[in-house]
Amino acid sequence: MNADAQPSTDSSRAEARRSQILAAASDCFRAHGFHGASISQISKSAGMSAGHIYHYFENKEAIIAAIVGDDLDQLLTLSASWRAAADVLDAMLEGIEEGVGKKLDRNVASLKLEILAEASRNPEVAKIVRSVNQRCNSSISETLRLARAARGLSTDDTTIASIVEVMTAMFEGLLARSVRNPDFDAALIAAAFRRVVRDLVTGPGFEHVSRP
Amino acid sequence: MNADAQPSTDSSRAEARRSQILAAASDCFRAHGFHGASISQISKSAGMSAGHIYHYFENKEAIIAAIVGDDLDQLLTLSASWRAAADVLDAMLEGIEEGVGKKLDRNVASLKLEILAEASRNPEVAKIVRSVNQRCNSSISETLRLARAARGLSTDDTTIASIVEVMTAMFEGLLARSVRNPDFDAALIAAAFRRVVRDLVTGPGFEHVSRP
DNA sequence: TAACATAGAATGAGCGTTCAATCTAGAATA
DNA sequence: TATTCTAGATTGAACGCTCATTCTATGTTA
Repeated sequence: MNADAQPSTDSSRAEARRSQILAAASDCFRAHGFHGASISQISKSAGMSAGHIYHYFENKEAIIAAIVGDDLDQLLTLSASWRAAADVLDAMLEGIEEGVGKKLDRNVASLKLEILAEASRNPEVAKIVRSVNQRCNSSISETLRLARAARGLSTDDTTIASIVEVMTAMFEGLLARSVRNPDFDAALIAAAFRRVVRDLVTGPGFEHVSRP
Repeated sequence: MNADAQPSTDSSRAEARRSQILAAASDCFRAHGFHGASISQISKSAGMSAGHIYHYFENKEAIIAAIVGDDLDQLLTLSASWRAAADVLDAMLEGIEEGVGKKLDRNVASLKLEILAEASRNPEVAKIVRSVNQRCNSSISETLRLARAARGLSTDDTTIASIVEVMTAMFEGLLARSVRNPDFDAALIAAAFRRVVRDLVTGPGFEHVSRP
């Protein structure tokens, strides 16, 4: 089918098969969960024999790890793009609509929830999740620091970390909302989120935490 | 072991066995997930034979349904207690510390995440989750309406629903944070949450949603 | 005795994984 | 060009095990 002069790298064909398996596994995991989906199901969905999957992945756990890593990596590109914008806050506010829609998407949410549930009991998966989260958090922190510095607001670590934590909690909470209240208008949520994010980014810091 | 004069109702002994099974199942599901935990494990943890479990539950699915219902029911008591308070907003703000701590508790979070993941693919579980969510949402809505009415603020449905959705998203997002960033200081999160909740409850409404 | 509680073995299906056997297609050789 | 060689791709059966569930037999109690 492909008449390349050179058969390209060793991995060309193998890479295709590998991502073919990952795509099929992703579908199956979404539909039945990591433990509910079987290698046999995945192999059928990928159009190959069950045994052949073991030429590309050591075991089922390795497939899970690959999918978890791939899924979380997507987050990293997002905040990096904000930082490149002329006005950081504007870029963030404009990204909210898309961010809300994505987290509320049933297919997206279902796999992300499965990853979180698995991470809460599988140390290997937890390690991946936390490592990606760290890189993601420092990227968002840097973005936020820029936005506040441009407005002459405090940028101490406690303030920045607190704001980041609240904002990420808000967005990740939408995963739960997509299950609990799937018909709620995404535009309404986005509007409310915009106000909260704006207030957080342009509001006072959290240097002096005191019990009320 | 128990020398009651009357064996009490038919369910007395049976009820004890039932909750014995549910407690054991809850532990196992927390540790291995709904599909990762086996009836054999649950029976060992409950101190009875595997077959005997089927005298109290039709099948594994029924155990899952019972646990999901029990877990979610706890939410309902919370907002009802707020409403009884002298000042609703103060009661809510005071409840934040506890609410944050609870959602960040690894054991609690792990089961709740499992429930959400299961609900996103199991229609029976989804039905339970949504029904409890509806009752919970209207309870919080009523509480919020009181708080805003007492301050002469708008209480239209769109405003109330938007605020409720954002607040619940924040709190449920903590489930994800407990996995991603488990060591973050809960007091800092609570402080930030207090400000956001106060601003939302006492701020302008969302009657006129418009794109920026 | 009658009714329920309980244990434990039995069942058949499905699991993740392994492995020997085949297929395929290009390189090497003649 | 025709033939052989070879190494990777691929299959499908088989393995040992565990699963959820059912069945039968025995205790226990009232």
